Amino acid sequence: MWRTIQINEQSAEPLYHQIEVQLRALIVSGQLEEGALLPSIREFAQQLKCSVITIRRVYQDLEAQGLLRTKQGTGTFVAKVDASDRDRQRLVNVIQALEEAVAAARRVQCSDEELEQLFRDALRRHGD
Amino acid sequence: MWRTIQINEQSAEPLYHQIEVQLRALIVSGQLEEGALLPSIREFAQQLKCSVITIRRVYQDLEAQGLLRTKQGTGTFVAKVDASDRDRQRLVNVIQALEEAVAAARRVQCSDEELEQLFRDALRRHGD
Amino acid sequence: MWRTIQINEQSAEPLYHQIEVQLRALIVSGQLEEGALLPSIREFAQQLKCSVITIRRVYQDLEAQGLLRTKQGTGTFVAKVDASDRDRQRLVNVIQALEEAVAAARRVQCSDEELEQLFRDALRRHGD
Amino acid sequence: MWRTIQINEQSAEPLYHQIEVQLRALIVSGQLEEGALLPSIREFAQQLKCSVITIRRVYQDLEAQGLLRTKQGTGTFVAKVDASDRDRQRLVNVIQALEEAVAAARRVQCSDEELEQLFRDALRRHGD
DNA sequence: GTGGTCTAGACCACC
DNA sequence: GTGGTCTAGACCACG
Repeated sequence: MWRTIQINEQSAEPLYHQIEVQLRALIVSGQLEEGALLPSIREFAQQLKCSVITIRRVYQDLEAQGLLRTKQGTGTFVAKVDASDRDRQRLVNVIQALEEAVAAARRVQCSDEELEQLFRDALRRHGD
Repeated sequence: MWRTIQINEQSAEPLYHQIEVQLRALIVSGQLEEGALLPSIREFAQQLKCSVITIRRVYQDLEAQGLLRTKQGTGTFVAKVDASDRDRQRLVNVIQALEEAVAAARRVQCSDEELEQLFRDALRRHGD
Repeated sequence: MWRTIQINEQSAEPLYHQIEVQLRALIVSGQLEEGALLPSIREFAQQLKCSVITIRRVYQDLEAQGLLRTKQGTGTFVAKVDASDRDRQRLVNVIQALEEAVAAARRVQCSDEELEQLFRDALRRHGD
Repeated sequence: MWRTIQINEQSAEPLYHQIEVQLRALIVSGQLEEGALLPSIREFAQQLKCSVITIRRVYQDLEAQGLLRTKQGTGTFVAKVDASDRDRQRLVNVIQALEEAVAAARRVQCSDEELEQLFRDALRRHGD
């Protein structure tokens, strides 16, 4: 499942953040189940062609957020996540992006009708 | 018009970027008309309580993007912008944010119906 | 004769410099003869739609270079210029621009043949 | 390759501009290939004996022009440049200088024959 | 190690 | 008065 994670070299978004966002999405959406074993830092870094430091930071951040658990000498696993926590986190990024879109629209005096049209366009482009 | 620009000290977003985004929006949406004189960098800096360097960078960036023109000893003005260019730039940030929202939704297997509901929620929160 | 002088608002070149270059050219090429009366600062500024300060600087600079003479309460005149001085100054700007062109060509490894072609193109564009 | 860049302390031309022009020439003429790693801003500043800020501005400007790409924590690289863009940019400075030369010649009523002679003189001085 | 942001302050050039 | 350049230095973020 985690093999679906991809890096966009062109983006200005930091590597660690790109990976973190995608990995968190896999966990809070249930695509990676509780207890699932994640690849080793070295293996993951090799697959994504990035530094092990970057992956280490991702694991550390997600562990600090209670989404991962690392067992010394064994590996990194998906932690048991409280269901309500999971649901809350699942949509937070979506909502945040929508808020930003509405704010940007307001700034350029884009009408609600125009904004709704752009929303449908975006939906269509990403294949229903 | 430019007096509406505000800084969010709490945000992690760089000062210069916050200002740039808002000023660009005022220009490409036509709220600041071609030829309009902007405040001097010193005055603007004082108003926003930031360094003159920060404002200078904003003006410089927007000039590089063809939205402003500065004349030494005279001041900084809104440049003549090609109408099609302006229209294209007006909605680019909105579209980008919507794309990100849809992408985030797909990552957490959020259905289109659920996403649409979140969109309406965001619209409502920002006052129709 | 001096009515041919024009300002390019778009150029980044300082106003005073644009005017100075053109006025100097008129003098050293003999198009403005020795003793010719130049317009008053105020009149010149009005014609060129620029500040009187700008014109004053032009007159001052050219007077310092010995090309103009100001008589209190009378006006500004083209000074008597040594013939050899005049000839020397006549082509200095041309030579300088050609030097820069060759230097720029060298920097981008432009062959002499290619450069010569560009030279002919430039000549043709400015009407033989 | 970038070691060839030099600063002329005497020139009135801004430091950052001198460096920018030379670095751009190296890129658009292909002497610095796509993907090539440039020196760190600190190293470059030390070499040229100028402030890191000055180098940073150069890199920033060239990135805004699409010629460089910087990745935080990694370094600054020559960007992938569209071939037609590159060709267009390669000669733009040469053409501009030639235009200025012809314009200056016209201003002082310099004949085409005389101008051509000056062109050949300039070529000869810069070593065929 | 790398680049990114922001600061204060000086000095110059232009109008 | 305006903007333009350059400085030194601090602190943060990324790999």
